[in-house]
Amino acid sequence: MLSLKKYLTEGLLQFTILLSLIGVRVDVDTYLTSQLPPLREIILGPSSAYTQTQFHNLRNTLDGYGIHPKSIDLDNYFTARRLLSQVRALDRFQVPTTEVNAWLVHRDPEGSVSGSQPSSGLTLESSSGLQDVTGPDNGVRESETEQGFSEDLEDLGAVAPPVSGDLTKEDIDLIDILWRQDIDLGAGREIFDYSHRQKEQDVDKDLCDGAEQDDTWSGEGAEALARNLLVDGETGESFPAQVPGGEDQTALSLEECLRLLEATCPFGENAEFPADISSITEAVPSESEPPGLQNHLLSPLLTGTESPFDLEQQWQDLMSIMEMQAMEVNTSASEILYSAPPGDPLSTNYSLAPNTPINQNVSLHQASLGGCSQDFSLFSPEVESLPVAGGSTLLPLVPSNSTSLNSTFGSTNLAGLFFPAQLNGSANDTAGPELPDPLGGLLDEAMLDEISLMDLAIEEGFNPVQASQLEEEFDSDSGLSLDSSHSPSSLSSSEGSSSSSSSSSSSSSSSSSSSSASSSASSSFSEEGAVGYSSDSETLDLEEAEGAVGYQPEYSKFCRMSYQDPAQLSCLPYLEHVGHNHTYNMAPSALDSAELPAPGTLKKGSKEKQADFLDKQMSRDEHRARAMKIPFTNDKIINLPVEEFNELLSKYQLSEAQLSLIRDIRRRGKNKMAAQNCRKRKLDTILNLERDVEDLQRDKARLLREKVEFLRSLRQMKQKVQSLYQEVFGRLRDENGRPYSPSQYALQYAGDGSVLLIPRTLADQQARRQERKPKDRRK
DNA sequence: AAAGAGTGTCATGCT
DNA sequence: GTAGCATGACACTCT
Repeated sequence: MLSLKKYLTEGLLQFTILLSLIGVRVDVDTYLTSQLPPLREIILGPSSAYTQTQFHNLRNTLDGYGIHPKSIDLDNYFTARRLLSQVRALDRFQVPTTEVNAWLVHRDPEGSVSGSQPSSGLTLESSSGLQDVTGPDNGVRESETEQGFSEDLEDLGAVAPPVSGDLTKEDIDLIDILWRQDIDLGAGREIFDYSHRQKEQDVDKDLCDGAEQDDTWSGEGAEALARNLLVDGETGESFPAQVPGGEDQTALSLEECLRLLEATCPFGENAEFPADISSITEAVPSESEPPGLQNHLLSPLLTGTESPFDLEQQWQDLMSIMEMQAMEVNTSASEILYSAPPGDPLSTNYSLAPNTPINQNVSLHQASLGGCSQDFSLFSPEVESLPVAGGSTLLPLVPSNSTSLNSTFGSTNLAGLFFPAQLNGSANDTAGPELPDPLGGLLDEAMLDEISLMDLAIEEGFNPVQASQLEEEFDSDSGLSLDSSHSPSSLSSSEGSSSSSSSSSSSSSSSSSSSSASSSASSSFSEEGAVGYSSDSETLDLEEAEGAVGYQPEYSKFCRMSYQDPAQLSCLPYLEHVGHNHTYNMAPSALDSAELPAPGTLKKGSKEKQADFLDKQMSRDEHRARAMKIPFTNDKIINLPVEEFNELLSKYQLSEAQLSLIRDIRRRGKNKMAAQNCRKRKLDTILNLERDVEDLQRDKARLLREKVEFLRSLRQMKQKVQSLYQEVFGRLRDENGRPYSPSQYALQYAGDGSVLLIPRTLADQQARRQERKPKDRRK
């Protein structure tokens, strides 16, 4: 018994929270009405007040659930059940239907409800210029985007109209269900209209793309810099459009390069990369490049015949929308130029591994950690003090006024960060998770954990972007919020308040119905706070006239009493159907004597009819009291404090049978009120739990969205650094005016803001050395 | 007629 | 020990 209580009070809440955290929507209503006895009982407990399935029946009929509620193994039983359900929930990721509805509303920019989409419209306009992507990949991207949405919706359990094809009956049914739910939330039907939605999908796509692009290239300098790059229409190479001095110019001023970096650095002037930043990397393999590709300082993105930045925008769109999903947007050229292991999601962002499954088994955590590995060349004092080995040339590129350079990057190895593997030779050796991550230093452990969690979510089939989109809806003021104020539970905010209020009403009735004794009784009732169901003075007046009549309950939404006052019933016609007559246990003699009016009274007309009606409204205890000629009302018997009650009994000469009946009436009456309070309390608990689950789900979605946004900004930052590295490295010229080979040289940032051009072999050594450090630290 | 909701009552444990 | 409360279980009525 104690364990059951414990589960109902503490375990219930914990379990619902657990369910919520693992993505299972705890719809209490569903469980209440569902035919899933185990789960229902775990949540609600084997309360017959809420389930008609009796526990012993369950034990007898249901396999695997044979346990008695009072079994000492109940703890183990519930624990096992809870763990089992958690494990089972791991293979799926369920998103609450309500959230899906919100997402659907959001996707309808002209929907009646979604008028509150603050950013979408703006984004569409502001990013319209970025939408002018007319590459051949566009179609692919669009179609894949659509596919992604469809899959997303399927994953979410929502019903999104397929891009092509007819709606099945199930779809229509689901749409109807969703619609009905969203009607309550303020959504219009048109949102779920298939043709309507199909008509608007283009707009939706634009919205999404625009929203994503709005996030990218936020830095003006970066965009300006990016747009200065041109692409050779034949080779697909990208090169600066406005290199000062042209090709034959000697080495680009490093200061200028750094200025470029500064202008686009997202960290601002005061920010610095951590000194132990490893390297930027996953997109940049490091080994030696094949002879013929020396000048291909190309990002893997800059492939094909398109404008590289159009492509890049498409990439950002794709990445933002599809996130970790595999895409075939890139042409085969990119595959040739750069291939990354599919296990690295971040590199996947840059080098789309074609045919990669949507839910590829990626591990962001692994990628980030492993990224800080081999191709990691660190500078720092350690690097600077390194002797130039093997006659390799360490070219100090620090200008004389390097102190004026306020580099925002810490000591980091930019070498080989952004160069395609093929440029450096054996891509298989270096590309992949082992590539250093230039921003790895930004990934503190907490972030890595976040990413790891994200990865988990991805593995569960949950697209982070879905969470983002869903959450955007939660944050919007579209009236779709799961406002708990509409919940019936809000009617009774707490046990104490409801109890006290009902006590006061009860006391008022008592005081009005009788003398000074009742007034004192009322005060004591309030103090006790135990009386949850009040009676009306009018009712009691009638009762006084009739004799011993039971108290009248308040018309509680949750706990309706059986014996309503007819006057109240007339005032509250919707309660007319309520009014059970529980006289089943009444002794036949008592019933007869109480209910059969005296023959003479039948002639007295309407007044007698009313009395007859009241007779039928009386409880069996009232009938008994009347039969036993108890000289006071049941209300007094039940509600008077003990002292006054005893005092009242002492005033009358009552037989033993009468006294026994009076005590039974008092006991039963109090127990009846207690039962009503108990049921009300139980219902309140359930409703509050439901609200808590909703809140938790909302929080969870918000956190997911924040996580996605964080990852997105990180990705954008990496892209910027990548492009900047290419830009700087591509402009460097040796004494003969020839560009440096990315297979032989690499850029490194020192902690003092200087930039070094070092041989790649040296950079690789430093990278490996730096790679061991974090590992040792982790040990 | 069956099912479910609502209610009252009893037994029991706890305070 | 008594009174009262809480609650599971059960029975019953009503819809």
